[in-house]
Amino acid sequence: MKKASKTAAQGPVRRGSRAGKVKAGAGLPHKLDEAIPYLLARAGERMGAAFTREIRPFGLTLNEWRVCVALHFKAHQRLSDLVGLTSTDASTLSRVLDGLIKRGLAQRDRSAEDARAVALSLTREGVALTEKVIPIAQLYERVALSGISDDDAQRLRSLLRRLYDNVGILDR
Amino acid sequence: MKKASKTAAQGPVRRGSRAGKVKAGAGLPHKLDEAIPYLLARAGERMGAAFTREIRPFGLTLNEWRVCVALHFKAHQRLSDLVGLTSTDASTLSRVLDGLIKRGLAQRDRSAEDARAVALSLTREGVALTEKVIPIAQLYERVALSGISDDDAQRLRSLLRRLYDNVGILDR
DNA sequence: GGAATTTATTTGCAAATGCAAGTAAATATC
DNA sequence: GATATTTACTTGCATTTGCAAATAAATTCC
Repeated sequence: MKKASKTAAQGPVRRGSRAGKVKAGAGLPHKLDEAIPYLLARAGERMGAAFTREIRPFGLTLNEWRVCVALHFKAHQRLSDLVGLTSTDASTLSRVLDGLIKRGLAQRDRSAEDARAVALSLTREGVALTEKVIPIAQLYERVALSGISDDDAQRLRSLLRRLYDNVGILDR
Repeated sequence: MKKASKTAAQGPVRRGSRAGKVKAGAGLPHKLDEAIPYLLARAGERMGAAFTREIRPFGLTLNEWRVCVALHFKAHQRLSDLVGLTSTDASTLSRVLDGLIKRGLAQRDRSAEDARAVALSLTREGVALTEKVIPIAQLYERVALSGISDDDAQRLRSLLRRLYDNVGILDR
């Protein structure tokens, strides 16, 4: 159940499979700086790196922060929920939780319904820390979006969701 | 020159600064799944993870691949060029290059103009491997973009560049 | 033109990461 | 209703990563 499906990738690339607006070369053999995965990784990495520096004074790594916001947004989530939310490996998140728990910011309770699962939440201190950082994240996002209209921001959100969903087909 | 400017982050968040269609809370205190950094990281991580699996059979990691395409796109680049291109730490890229060179896929020459710098390029084998993988990357991108019109893809590119530029202000 | 600063890259080191394998509980199968 | 399979998470281990410091060459500034 690990390496799954798509080793047949090399094969002849089905061209023009979808009708209509896909033009000639289907837009693919473009330059490096036209490649969406490249642009996405680059933007994501820069945002991540910059924000990591922002939250460093609070003693949080990026993944720790991601877990904190996720649990602040909704408590009693399972580890697998966080995996789905962040697309980060379960073992990594498990250890991120170890760290947060050791510092008293989060807690791991056994799930009532499913004894295999854990119910993750922030402690009072975790909530406090998270709420201290949230305004920074908001300001940070505002800076990232400066000069982008609300309409475009909305379009961007929906395109990112779409990419996420599309790639999900390959994801495992 | 490291922790830079914006520690004044917490201050009162200017509300409704832009006129018109901005509704109530200036769009910021939104739900987690509305946050661009979150959506971006999630999409990027999933794309990265999925593509990593695609290229694993070729013995390449994601960063190795990124270096390969970048050098295939343009040879004799410096390490700092690649840093700018990928937003990845120089020390990481330096070691990625170590690996590629050890396997005979890339080479490091001293730059003619600047004795501090290196001139990085792919070897013949590096080019061959890269060209073997490119179609997979193209197919992969096509899958990621399925159902997205060419216009929207173009919009997405420009928005991602904009985010990149905006965050660049904070980047160091 | 030599000292001080900046730029380009590499290396030490500790932390973070992912894959694979292990444990344990739930569900499916016969 | 016991066995097999799947699901949820954790741990072992080797690799990757990034920050900080080191090296080395260029540039700036007296």
